[in-house]
Amino acid sequence: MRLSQLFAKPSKNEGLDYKIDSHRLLTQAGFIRESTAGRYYMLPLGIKVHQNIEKIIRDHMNKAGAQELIMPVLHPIDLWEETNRTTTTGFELMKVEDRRGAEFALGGTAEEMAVDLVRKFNISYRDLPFNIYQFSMKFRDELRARGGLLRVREFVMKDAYSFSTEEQFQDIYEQMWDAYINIFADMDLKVDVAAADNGYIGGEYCHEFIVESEVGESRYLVNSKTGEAWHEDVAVQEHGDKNTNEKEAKLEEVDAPRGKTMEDGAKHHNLPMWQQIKDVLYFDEATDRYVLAIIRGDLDVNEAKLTHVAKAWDLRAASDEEIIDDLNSAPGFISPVGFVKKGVKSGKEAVMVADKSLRSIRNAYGGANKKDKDLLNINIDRDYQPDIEGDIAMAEPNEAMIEKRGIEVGNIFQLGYHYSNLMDSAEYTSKEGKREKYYMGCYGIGLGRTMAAIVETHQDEKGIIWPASISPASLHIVAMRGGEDQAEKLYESLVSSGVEVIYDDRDLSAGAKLADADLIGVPLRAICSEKTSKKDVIEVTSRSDGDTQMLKADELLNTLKNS
RNA sequence: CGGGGUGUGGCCUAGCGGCUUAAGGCGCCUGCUUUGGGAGCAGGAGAUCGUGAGUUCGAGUCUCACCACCCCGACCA
Repeated sequence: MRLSQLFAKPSKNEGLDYKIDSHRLLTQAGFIRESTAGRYYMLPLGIKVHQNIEKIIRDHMNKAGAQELIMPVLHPIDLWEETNRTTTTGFELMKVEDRRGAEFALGGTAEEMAVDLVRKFNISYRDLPFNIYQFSMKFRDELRARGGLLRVREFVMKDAYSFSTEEQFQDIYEQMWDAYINIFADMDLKVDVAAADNGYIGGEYCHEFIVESEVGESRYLVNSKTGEAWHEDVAVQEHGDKNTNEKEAKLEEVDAPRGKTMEDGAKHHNLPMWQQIKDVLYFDEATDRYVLAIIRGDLDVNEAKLTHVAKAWDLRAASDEEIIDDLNSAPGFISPVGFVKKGVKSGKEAVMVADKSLRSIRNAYGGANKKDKDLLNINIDRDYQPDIEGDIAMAEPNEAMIEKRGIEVGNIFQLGYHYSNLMDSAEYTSKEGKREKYYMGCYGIGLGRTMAAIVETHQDEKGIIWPASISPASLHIVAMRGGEDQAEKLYESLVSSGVEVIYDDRDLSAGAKLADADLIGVPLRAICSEKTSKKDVIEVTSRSDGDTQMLKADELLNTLKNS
């Protein structure tokens, strides 16, 4: 590829105000260009990288016995209605209509399509297990696109769906786990594998493959000894006993002219934060009821955990009006003691969910459902009885657990019978001739996000440093004054040998060409100058460590072919 | 969806009611010159100032609405 002819050349003054390195570097170097928020053009240099990522994934998927196919991008809306996902998806489903008025969802993930395809065939136990996958554009009407390729509204995903018996499933899950480890290793990405929450996808367990990065959106905890990791939404922790040896004292209401925060409460009573009860009030739009979450004052509520424990779907914070008018309470002074069972105006149900940490304290204090009134010596069971008790606490780092942030580049889900239960005829014929539901899993990798994660972890102040396996080229040739003929010859011979080469044949200053080479980030750079031309050698420099050696043309070819 | 911010040639910025022809830098084009870290000189093309209303004798500049984008929160590959 001659840079003089390349469409979408590097330009250092594009994207200067982008906050995320990968967003800025990929834009400056001419790999991507934004269309509108969250939608990107993948430019000629970018698509090379994208294709290399795709190839690595495909190789490992095929090696693991998965079979590639491609599904329609428009999904008949009835399929999504069959599984109730028109309303419960975490991402906003995008819909389109054809001229006959038939409704389609723009595919954001394809579990229903995979099941619908499989049930069109007459499957028996002899066909199981199998795993089908595709690379295709996914559409998600994200509330907020962010950070270049990190969070977009359209992206290519490798999505795989496995069909098996329950007994066969564990092997497939492990096989995909291993394949993912190899895929990311081939891209020189270090990943943590964290147990995570299945969310709207369904099923009972899943694992996220996360590249540690400050700009990532996943918060997770890693056991420093075993390396085992948990996404914050599923991390379970013991929060220790505080004062359960104390005797239960008499419940007492006191005047408490204070602010509305937890800090105000602790300061006013001069008592430790952990002895306070934290009350967070939600409303679940899906089940149309209030959910009062209560927890020990030094801990925070994790909404994903609360969603599970309360069997809710769509939690939002309750408004001050709802707290005052419907629940007879006061913002900042909500209390489980005497908390209403239903809204006094709306009649809507109100459930109380208590974190297990409340069992670790005695004689707690907190609001009294009245402005500027607090209760002292609140005790669970005696003074309030939660409807549900469980783990709804946000995990915190401690001696054993390190907190990390990262970019979720892939995940593997156990789906179990979730879809085969919801969808008709999601069955195979067993050895005994009976119709049985199949057991499923699904496995996704976002290619653009992976590309961004690589740039986040492979760069310096001058630009990108691509791992050789996914670099847009093996070599970047820079022709200096007096080296043009040598560069031409080298370029032609490498191209005819099938080597991917970027050749900077532009009429620019040496500095400009070198700076662009650093920005683009090809792992090896060759310089042809008057000096090298005379000696009939080529100056080859490593982008990562700057090591330089003088090589004959055929030595260089060998180096490239062996790398 | 809530909060904050920004919209002026491809990019960055100036202009903030009347200096009239919207200015400058980067980039782009032409010519000369130059080639080991983003060169120089000369010339040139390119904007009805996000959109639409309104105020005014007069709007890039003031008001309102809308739109787009960026940043912060709740979701995910």
